Amino acid sequence: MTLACASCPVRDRAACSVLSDEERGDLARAGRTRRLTRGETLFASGDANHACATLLRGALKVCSVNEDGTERILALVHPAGFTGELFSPFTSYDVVALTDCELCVFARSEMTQAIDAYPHLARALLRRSEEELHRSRDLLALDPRQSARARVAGLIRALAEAASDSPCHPAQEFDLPLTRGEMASMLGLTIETISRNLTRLESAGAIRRKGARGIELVDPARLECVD
Amino acid sequence: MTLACASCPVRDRAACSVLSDEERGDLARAGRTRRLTRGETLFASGDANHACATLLRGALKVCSVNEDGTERILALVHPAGFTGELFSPFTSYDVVALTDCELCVFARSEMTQAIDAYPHLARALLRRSEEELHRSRDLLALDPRQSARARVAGLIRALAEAASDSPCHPAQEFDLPLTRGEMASMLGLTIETISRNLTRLESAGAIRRKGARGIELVDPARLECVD
DNA sequence: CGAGAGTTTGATGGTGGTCAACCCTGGTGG
DNA sequence: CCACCAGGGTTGACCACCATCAAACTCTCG
Repeated sequence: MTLACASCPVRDRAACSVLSDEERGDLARAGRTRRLTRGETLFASGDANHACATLLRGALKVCSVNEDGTERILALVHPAGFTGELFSPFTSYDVVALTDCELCVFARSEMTQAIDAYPHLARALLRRSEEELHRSRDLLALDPRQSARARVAGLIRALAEAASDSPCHPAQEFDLPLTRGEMASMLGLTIETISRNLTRLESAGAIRRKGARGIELVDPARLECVD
Repeated sequence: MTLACASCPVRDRAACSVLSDEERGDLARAGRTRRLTRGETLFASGDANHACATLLRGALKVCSVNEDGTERILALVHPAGFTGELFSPFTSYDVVALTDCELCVFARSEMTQAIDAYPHLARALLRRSEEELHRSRDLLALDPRQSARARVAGLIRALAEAASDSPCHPAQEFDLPLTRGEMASMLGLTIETISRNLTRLESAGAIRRKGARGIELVDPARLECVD
């Protein structure tokens, strides 16, 4: 299916928003939309790297699988986010749909050509890459020496911000895009520890749980300064 | 001091190596070399962000300081590496010299202009940024659920590779650029745990210590598969 | 209604943090 | 020349925290 930029939900936030309408049209002819259902794999680690994509709706996880078979989530991709490696010949990570997703997929060669043709696109991607690096480092800064409680609180905050439409204020009530196991995999903890600490945060009055996925921020300040 | 690209030790590995001689000359007129001694700060978190730099000699650490005052090292910069954020108005991290260093410093505005003027420079920086992201994710993948021993071993391997001139083979004997405290801060462990695990790796026959800083890889295979 | 996945809660043990003592090296000054 | 000191490193004893194992509970979907 060809792209319909006119009706694109992220047309003014995605990397391609820096392009003029004609330029965007050229790029659009090279891309295809694709839908994924929860659990489907977009890129598999080790495969030849032909493609990259902008996410329109849904959420993706970027993860690596250790020798011992345990998965570690390295990053999440939210709508308007870009995923894919432009330079390495093989993909390094698995990229999997956390929810049903809709994306714009481009062949890598087309994207690299577009970069050369449109310098502002290169600049936009560089900016995104820098932001991505930033997020990845923030995740690193969620130090294992901190208590598990503090790290779970930090993740809740990050997810609340990602769930919100406005970039600076967190959503006050939202659904976790991740299972307990996936949260555990992001923080390097176990499912049980995640679960216990969510109940502790709830009984401390910081959050309220609505079923397994729903979260309401009751006292965001208490999320900031735990232990 | 103005740049002397002709005698630059990283002239064919740094980001600017993609430029022609004339282009490089233009950029060089905008840059200055700078020397740092061990412990000196290049960028301080929170400062206005005016500059970026390519490292010629030495090693830098990129780190954030938690509320509680503990420092977490997020990345290392080795010769030919690039450091600095091109897009955010304030610097997010501290960048500090681990050893005496020599760098090429550019004003951020000059670098962003150069990016627009030379698309292949943008591309080179994008590539670097992607690699940086990769390294940062590799550090994330050094999962806290892994044993401390495995993580120390992983760090030794990474440092051995960084210490080597050839990109793929690790140096067989090298000096750690980091103190025990700094290693602890990279892995989210304590000084004592680092120390204990180095002695364990030594008595297991994987490495040999030469003074506090020297490391010889005796049996690299044993570094790969610990626990 | 039953099956299965995901989640919560409990009991127990190991790993690594904490605190403390000691060692080693290099530098300074009497 | 030696005494002293400071910073970094090593080693030991103890204990909290989180992983592990296990069991019950709650959904959703067939």
